[in-house]
Amino acid sequence: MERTAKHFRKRDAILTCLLKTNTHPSADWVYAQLKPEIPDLSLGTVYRNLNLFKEQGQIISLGTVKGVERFDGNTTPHVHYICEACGCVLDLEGIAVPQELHSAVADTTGGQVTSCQLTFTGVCMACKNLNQEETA
Amino acid sequence: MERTAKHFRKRDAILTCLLKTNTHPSADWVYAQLKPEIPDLSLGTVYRNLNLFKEQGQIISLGTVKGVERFDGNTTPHVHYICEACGCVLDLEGIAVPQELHSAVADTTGGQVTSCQLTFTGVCMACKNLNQEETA
DNA sequence: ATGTAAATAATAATCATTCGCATTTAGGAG
DNA sequence: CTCCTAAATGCGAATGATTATTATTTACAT
Repeated sequence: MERTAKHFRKRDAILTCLLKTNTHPSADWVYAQLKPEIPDLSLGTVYRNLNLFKEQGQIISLGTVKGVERFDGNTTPHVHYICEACGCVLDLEGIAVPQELHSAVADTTGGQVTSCQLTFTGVCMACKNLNQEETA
Repeated sequence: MERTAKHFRKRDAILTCLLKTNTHPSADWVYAQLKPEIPDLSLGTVYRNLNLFKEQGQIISLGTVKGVERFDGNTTPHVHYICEACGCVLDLEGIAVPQELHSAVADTTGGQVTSCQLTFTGVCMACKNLNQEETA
């Protein structure tokens, strides 16, 4: 069976949506984005395909922020910054986890290492400013 | 009001449970551990106090593994290894995130940085061996 | 004794995610 | 073109972790 545009219209739309944005969406956000142009899209389909892409390594999961899972279409290793106030996620360019660590970890555990994730949490500039206004 | 042993019997038991173990428990695990010795303990109390301790910085959250939040009574900075097969969490001693990065991140984002977490995922030795047996 | 404020138990409610199943779709074979 | 199969999907129900609610209990101060 050949992969045609039509057969995978929704699946492709979901992946494209992830790849196009530089944000770190939830399933619900992807659904809300696509719903207007694909009115008969189901939220279950979004979940199903996001999990598929995740297994296939086409996207990664950042884990949950405030109870909802967040995805990232950028699979090249990079570091994240999560605001614990508003839940926004920023990419941190120019900061990386040394590749040597991977083999060091593999040695230590005796198992295999498939990925690593470095995440900083804090309060983003926008939320910090908001907070200052309130306190003033 | 003075903090007495009796008034905070359950709260203290929950914190002690976290501090005593070198595992990375879920709320449910803590509840199951304490239930035999404290039969009138409620799961809601475990959740409530774990969140309290988290806010107060007495414990940290590793985020969710397979849909359930995992906690850690060890608040000194250290690196984690999570098996994506069985969900077990190991501490990785001797590997650390350089402290300089914190200020670098603060500079980049303009906000403040309260914590950072480096997590490796993979398949632990036990699961790797299991898998080999099955394939054999 | 009595008032209080915090802590808790019990249970209901919430909400993200997954599951089950009937339907639709695409493409191949006859 | 019609029938067939397998994958993809929509819909809605089910699940399960977490949170909220509310009445009750507790420890302590007055």
